[in-house]
Amino acid sequence: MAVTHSDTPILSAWETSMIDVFVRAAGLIGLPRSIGEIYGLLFCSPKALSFDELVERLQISKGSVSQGLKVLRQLGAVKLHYVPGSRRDHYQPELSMKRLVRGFIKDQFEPHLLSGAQRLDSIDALIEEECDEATRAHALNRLGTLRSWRQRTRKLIPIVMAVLGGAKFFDKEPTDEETII
Amino acid sequence: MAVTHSDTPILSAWETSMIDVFVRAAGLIGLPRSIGEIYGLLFCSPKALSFDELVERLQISKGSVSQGLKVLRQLGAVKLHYVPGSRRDHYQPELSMKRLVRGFIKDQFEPHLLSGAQRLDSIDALIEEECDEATRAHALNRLGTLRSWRQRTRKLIPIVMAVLGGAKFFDKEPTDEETII
DNA sequence: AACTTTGTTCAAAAAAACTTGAACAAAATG
DNA sequence: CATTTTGTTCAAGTTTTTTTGAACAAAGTT
Repeated sequence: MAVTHSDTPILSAWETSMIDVFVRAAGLIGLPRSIGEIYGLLFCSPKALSFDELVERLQISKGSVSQGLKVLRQLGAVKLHYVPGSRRDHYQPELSMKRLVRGFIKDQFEPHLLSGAQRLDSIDALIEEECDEATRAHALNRLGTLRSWRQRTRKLIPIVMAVLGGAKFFDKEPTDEETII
Repeated sequence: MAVTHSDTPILSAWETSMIDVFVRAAGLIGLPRSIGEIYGLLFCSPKALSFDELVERLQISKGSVSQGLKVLRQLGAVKLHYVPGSRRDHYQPELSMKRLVRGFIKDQFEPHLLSGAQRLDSIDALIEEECDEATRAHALNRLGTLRSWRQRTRKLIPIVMAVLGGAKFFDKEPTDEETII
């Protein structure tokens, strides 16, 4: 086995282009190329793909695929799909934009917003203890701005989620049940 | 001049902590540390700061400050502030969350959404020309999902801006990518 | 004009992030 | 229980990004 696929194109042109879209999108949100590739190939595939198929078709190392899938699972961007008669894990992409966005926000943003609250309180304490009268007024003013930004961000998240889930933002009928959820 | 400030603390504790918040926030949105530091110090300061003051107080190179300010100006995150009697440029931070977010979106997101439209069309063409009947149906379905994601993202942006600003402007039904926010 | 101030540019250095692959672990198979 | 299959871990290697600082340009001063 393991004869090198010297000239068999492992990915077709449309798959390569579509994966490229996900690689760019990954970059935009600060995720490594390999993660974009993995999700992109799963997105292109009509069936769930195994670990080995990802390694083989993307031509990247097992390590990258293992770590990439780990992150994608954590984000809720891929789901394990049981395939009868196979010991291998098979993966399918999460296709709901709402769930993808929620996973990303929960994993990447909310922790910062949370720890942010404590951090701002400790800045508050520092200002109280080390600033003279004049400086303190300004510093507390800026701290207030920061708190309002944090609060507004928190309020924005559920609105974004609601808009992504709202049916009235469809501009056409879904072509099948998995297109938009 | 230029006696080294051996033990004079250049930044107070509350300033350091507040700058740290901005350094983290910068990282979150994919901007380098130095940019977080520059914006952070401007945010802390009660008055506009010059180029030299940024170099001196942050202890980073002129090159970093020059490039950092360039990016911040481009994002609309800092404003030049004229100081009578000084030849130096002085900078103040943009304090409106709405304007900060708009600058970031305009600079980092919209270009991708735009080029994305063409990219998806060319994938469409590739699918038509190289896929057999069975594959084509699936591929076009996924492409449709991608288009719907793009469209929903476009519609989301004005809503986010509206929530941040309180202003009630919404995207008119575009159906093509000429009208970007 | 020569000099100073102010800020930019860019090649090289440093740091950070990503990928690889070999060693390892866990579980199924014979 | 030895072997194979499947996937993870992590140290080392590679690539990318960021920072530095010296050279340069532009414009104000003397």
